[in-house]
Amino acid sequence: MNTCSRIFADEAQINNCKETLQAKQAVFTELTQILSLAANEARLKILFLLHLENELCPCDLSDILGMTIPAVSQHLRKLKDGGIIKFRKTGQTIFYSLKDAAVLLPLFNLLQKPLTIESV
Amino acid sequence: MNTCSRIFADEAQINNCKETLQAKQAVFTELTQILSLAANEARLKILFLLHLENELCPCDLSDILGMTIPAVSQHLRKLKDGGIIKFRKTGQTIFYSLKDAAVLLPLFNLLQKPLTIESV
DNA sequence: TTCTTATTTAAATAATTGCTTAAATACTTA
DNA sequence: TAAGTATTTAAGCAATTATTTAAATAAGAA
Repeated sequence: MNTCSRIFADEAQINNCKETLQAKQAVFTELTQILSLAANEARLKILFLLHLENELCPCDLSDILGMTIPAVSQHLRKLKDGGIIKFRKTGQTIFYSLKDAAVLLPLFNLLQKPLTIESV
Repeated sequence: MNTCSRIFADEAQINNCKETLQAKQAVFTELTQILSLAANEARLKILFLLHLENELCPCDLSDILGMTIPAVSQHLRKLKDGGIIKFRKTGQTIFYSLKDAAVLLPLFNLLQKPLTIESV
């Protein structure tokens, strides 16, 4: 695979890096999956709104976000499949809420500061 | 846009949410952009490696990650265009390093714990 | 100058994503 | 039961993404 044969290449450093990645492979996979969910503006807004409001239904979210109900519903499904939101059903209304937001809290903190992100 | 006309809809809550989103629109845009960069396993690994090793060249990264040099190079360009890494040139070798990692630090913290992500 | 090395750039392509519209569920009420 | 409401599901499509291969830069060494 590697075509690089620099004299200066630090074999020990490279092997060390490889081992570190290998040891953390599972975390990388999982973290990437969660970041992929958060790395969409609509979904990031949904997650932040659930954080602020505790629970919301697809209908409200559609209204707030200005997007169609099916579009919202499909984002919610992704978040649900990813295991970071849960729901409760009451009548025909379904209320969604955050399930495991630990990884997201630092992001919410950024969003809750009255500053722009550059100043963090 | 909205087709929902629930009797229970809390107009005040919905308007409040809309205003919050509007006020933070710029932060959402920027945060989504950074998250999109981190939400790729190869790029997340690159960022974490730069965090650990201070600086690395495309050649080393290709070796460590087990992917072709052009593939690495294009990930590096995205990160550079996104403003979160910088580089210095020495001879024909280009060393990349983190530029503004503030937003990423909580993610690195997760990766540096010896635990799995669930236990956080 | 020519050859090699490190890297980037570009074109092509396969895979994934997010939205739209339309249809299907499922619950509620008349 | 029939009609209406909240939501999901599914198919289609345009846009984006990540990779591959090949070619182009750019610097150093022969």
